[in-house]
Amino acid sequence: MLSTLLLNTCIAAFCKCRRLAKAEAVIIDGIRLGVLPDVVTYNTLVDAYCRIVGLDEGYSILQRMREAGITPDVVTYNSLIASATRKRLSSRVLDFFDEMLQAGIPPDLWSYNTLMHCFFKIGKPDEANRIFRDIILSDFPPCPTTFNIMLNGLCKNGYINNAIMLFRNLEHHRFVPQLITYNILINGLCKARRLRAARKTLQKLGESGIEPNAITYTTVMKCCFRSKQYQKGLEIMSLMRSKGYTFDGFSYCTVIAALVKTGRVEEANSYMEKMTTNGIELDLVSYNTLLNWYCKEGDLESAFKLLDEIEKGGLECDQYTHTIIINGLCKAGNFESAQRHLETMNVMGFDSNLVALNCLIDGLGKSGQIDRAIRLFDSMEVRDSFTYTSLVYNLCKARRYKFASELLLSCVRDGMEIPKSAKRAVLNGLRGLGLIHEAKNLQSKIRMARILR
DNA sequence: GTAGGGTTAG
Repeated sequence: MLSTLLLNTCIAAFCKCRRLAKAEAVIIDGIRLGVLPDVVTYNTLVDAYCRIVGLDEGYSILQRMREAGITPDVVTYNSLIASATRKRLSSRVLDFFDEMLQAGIPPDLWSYNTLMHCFFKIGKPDEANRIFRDIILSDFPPCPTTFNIMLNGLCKNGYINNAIMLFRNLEHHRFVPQLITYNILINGLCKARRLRAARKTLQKLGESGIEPNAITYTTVMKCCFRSKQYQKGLEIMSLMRSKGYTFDGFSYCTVIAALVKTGRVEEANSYMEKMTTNGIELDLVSYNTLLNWYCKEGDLESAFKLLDEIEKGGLECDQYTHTIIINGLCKAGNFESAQRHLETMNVMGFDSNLVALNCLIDGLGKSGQIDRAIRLFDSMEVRDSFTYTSLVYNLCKARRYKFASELLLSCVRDGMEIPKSAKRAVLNGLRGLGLIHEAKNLQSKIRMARILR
């Protein structure tokens, strides 16, 4: 006899492997046999539609639910809130929260955890912190996930010292860190270039008796590549392969991107082959990695062919995809197409693209169009250290050291770091022109700016 | 039903 429990198990299984039509068919079969869907059935569907199709489609299940005489519960809304959070749609998150309260459904700890995650994700750590304090002071005892979200949010928003403190406090509160907790902190420390602390945390993980997983290894491997320890990074990849941890595209993309970046395209190619022959389904990030590899090779024809393939396959290109293409066009000296592509991005509703503008600045400078690069620089509302570095280097190349020196100083005064090599290029240039006093002056001004900030 | 790793620029 088919029961609702069995029906729900069956539907959950189909949803998990993204077969929504099958899941719907099971519901219809169930109704025919007299087994009616319940709130769990619909909640499973809401979550699946949100993940696989989209937030609006997930929300439309709510209507179907009501028509079937079933009242949504806190789980229904939590799924919607989580989906809006994943998409960074903060106003939708707040709307769902309101709607839930209006419907008389009290939020639970999961709702607050997700809300906290949402605030971190949209770069509002103070708001997230407020929710965290509310949870601590409320009747809900926080759960490990609450701390994990907090720890991750602190790391991602640049509060690494607070994250370290929270981790220590966890131990004081006898909250045993989970593997996910270690992974969050190790990743945060690696990204903040606190390598010694990362190593210590990794050691602690080993002492705890928990086995590191694929995520731990990918994190550490990426950190090796970032700190130019390529051999060590590749050794970790071999280790991962022998342990069977290369079952998805994450490790491959990390390795391939690192090799492409350093110009080792042949080796990148061999990993690309390994990835495809191992039957790993390519997702957008893998395609982006592949696309970047074509661009680096200067094979724009294949890149555009791949772009077509991605879109025909039903994947939606993202900011990375377009930026990689723009960078490829710049490297090929086709600035008009690059600029057109950037404008198309704006029309498509993407936010202004600082990375792409930086690619344009650098490309223009390198191709000798320094004045055009300066005009673009002047027109930019937001600039970062890449913007300054590119222009400073290219001004040096054009022997305009005085201008380069002014830019270098305003970069440091704005609190941004610039590579030592860029600073050296300016100082050597000034000295080369016999402007010894100016060079000394620049050095002391940079020192002063660093002290004052 | 919430949390962790991969893709772009100097």
